[in-house]
Amino acid sequence: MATRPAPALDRERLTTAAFAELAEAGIDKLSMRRVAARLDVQAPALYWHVAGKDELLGLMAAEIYSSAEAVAAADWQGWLTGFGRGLRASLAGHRDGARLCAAARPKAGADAARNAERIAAPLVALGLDRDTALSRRASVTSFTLGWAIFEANGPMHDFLGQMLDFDASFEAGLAALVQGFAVPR
Amino acid sequence: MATRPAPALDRERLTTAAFAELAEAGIDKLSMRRVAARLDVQAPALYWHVAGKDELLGLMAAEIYSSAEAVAAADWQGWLTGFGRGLRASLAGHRDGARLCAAARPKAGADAARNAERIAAPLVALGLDRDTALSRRASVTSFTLGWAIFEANGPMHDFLGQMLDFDASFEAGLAALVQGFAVPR
DNA sequence: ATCTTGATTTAACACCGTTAAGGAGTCAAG
DNA sequence: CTTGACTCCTTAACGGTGTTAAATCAAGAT
Repeated sequence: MATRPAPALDRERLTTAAFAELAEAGIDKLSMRRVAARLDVQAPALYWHVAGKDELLGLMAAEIYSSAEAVAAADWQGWLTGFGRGLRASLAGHRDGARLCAAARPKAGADAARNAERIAAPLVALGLDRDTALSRRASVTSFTLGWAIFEANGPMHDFLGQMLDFDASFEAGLAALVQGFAVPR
Repeated sequence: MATRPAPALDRERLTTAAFAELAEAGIDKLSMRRVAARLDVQAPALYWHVAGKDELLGLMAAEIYSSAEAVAAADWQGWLTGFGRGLRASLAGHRDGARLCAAARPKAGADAARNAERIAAPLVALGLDRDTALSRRASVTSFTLGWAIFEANGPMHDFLGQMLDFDASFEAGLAALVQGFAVPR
């Protein structure tokens, strides 16, 4: 009658524990052993559920990215602006989020074409053709990720922070980028 | 009679060896021990010249950034465009250059204000006020660094590369950003 | 009862960054 | 000539890392 007991671990529990450890200790201290300890398990057990640390970091990065996916907007300019703001918030919402996303390589889904379609979809629905959608979304992603890295850089932040309003400058850059796409060439 | 023998090591030789090792082995394999071995020296010797691995990475990142500093341009739009292109080339010119710059924290000079002045100078000379210069340069730096990370991301590259021209899209994004700054609000 | 499979443990390997202690050489002062 | 200080490097070691191999243990299937 007793069905096979639910395994103690799965991918989701791994990433949850990894995020918890990240929040507490930061990315430099984030190790397989510490994640395992948090789950009351020995480190090699993790390798049953995940190929290696790279894959775990990839899953985490994917979660950060995907939590910025849902944007409500009336035109593609609004969508890109909302997406940029959401992504920045998502990156800032996890300790070392930007550094994590810079280091990680989220695994590409099996079907490249379908993935690209999904990524372009919200902008295509607002009137852009697929290649333009991909290109502009890549630009906003890059700008935002770069900004988050820039902003999270301790020394840089200290020595620019006195004379630069990061929030205002991000908004200015994002607005310039999005509006710049509409400028006739 | 023999004068004090020139020390075998100095900071510059360290970074040179580190860049060589980076080019050969990639950032994941770049270790103090391997850099030391390349210099025919034991690892702890490096710590006489450098506070730790972080500082070494910081020196490397500073070198990458600074090699994009010299830009000739007639107006601030031209300067920002040239700077973006140069920075992208510099990042692409070193294996894992983008990941390195994302992970490293270049040491801020002692005097923050003077540093900011130096960074803003070329744009101030072309007519921007200092705060605007800092803000726009930060935007271009962020966009370019983010793009380089994006582009260097293996899986992402593979699955977007078929339908996205990275060179053209970078140029489009950079142009949009720079032109967007000139759009009246 | 035996076998198979899933999920974990123990033990170990080959590294890593970093520190402590010390030694060899060169210089200046006594 | 000796002494001491200073520079620069070595050897040894500590505590940690990601990862693999092999053994183990529980549960369902035959």
